[in-house]
Parts: sequence; structure tokens; C-alpha cells
Amino acid sequence: MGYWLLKSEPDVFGIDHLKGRHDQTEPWDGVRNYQARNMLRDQMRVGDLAFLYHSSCTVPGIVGIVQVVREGYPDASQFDPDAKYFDPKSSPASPRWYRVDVRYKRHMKRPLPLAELRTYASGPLADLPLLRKGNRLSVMPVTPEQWEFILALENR
DNA sequence: GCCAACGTTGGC
DNA sequence: GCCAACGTTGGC
Repeated sequence: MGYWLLKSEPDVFGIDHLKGRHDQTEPWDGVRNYQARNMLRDQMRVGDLAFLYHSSCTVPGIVGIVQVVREGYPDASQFDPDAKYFDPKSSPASPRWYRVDVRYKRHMKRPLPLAELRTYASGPLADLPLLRKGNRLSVMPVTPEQWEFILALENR
């Protein structure tokens, strides 16, 4: 099973909103970055777990856990001229952008602020892409070791 | 609001 | 293929 971290602004895709949805499931769409696209399309599997991270807010950090319930399929918003994420260079015959569906699992027992995660940037979380300078990926892999370490932070 | 970092675009 | 310009991200 794979582990991931999904980053979004809480106003755009927030954990409380997801929890309140029917089926507590939503497409993770609007990703327009090729590196992230490749992971959505090729690597994420049903059953994989992901930390949900809130960015561009008062306290950026990991707020909960979601599960992949549908594997990569074309992101419909790219074909809609009225959609924010419309891409005129894409076509249904050869879609450029993909999305997965994720389901709410749970909130963290407490939010894990970026500032706290950073204190382990030279230790157990040294290779976590989130902590690398200038990181802008909205989808990134997490190793099993990193996953377990971050989970354990909940109880501190 | 500022600014550093990054990805993308487009002229050549 | 290079690289400057530009737009976006995201922490602070």
C-alpha cells in the first residue's frame, strides 16, 4: 500500500468540507502540474492513504487522513470551457490531466503544524518533499517510515 | 503584502 | 535548445 501527502488550501478543498460530503468522497482535481499528474495517473492505488495538508492558511499543516477510492481517470474540468481549470490544449481523446477520488478517513487527533514538522527536517523527515525549500507539489509520496513517524507525532 | 522559488511559455 | 520573462505558489 502506498502513502501520500495531498496539499490544498482549506477554502478550495478543506477536510471539514470533505467530511460533510455525501459518501465523504470527492475528486482530487484541478492539478495542473506534470509531476503531480504522473503520480495521480500512474502510481496512486485504491486503498492508498494520504495525509491531507492545509496550505496558505493561518496554521499550515497536516489536518487529517484520506483514502484513495478511485484510481487515476481524466479530470473532467479540463474539457469544460467555463471551468476554472479548462485546458484548451487537452481533449477527451488524449486527456492531459488526471484526478483520483478520495474519501475522508479521519481528522488527526490534533493538527500537525508545518513548523513542528520542520523540527524533524534534519532527522526522520529529512527527505519529505514537503519540507524541501521551494516545494510546490500538491501531490507527493510519503515513505512508510515517514508515515509512521508522523502518525506518532499525534500523541505528543 | 512581500518575496523567494519554481514551472511554463515563447522568442530567437 | 537556450534562456529571459512571466505567472503562480505558499510561508511568513
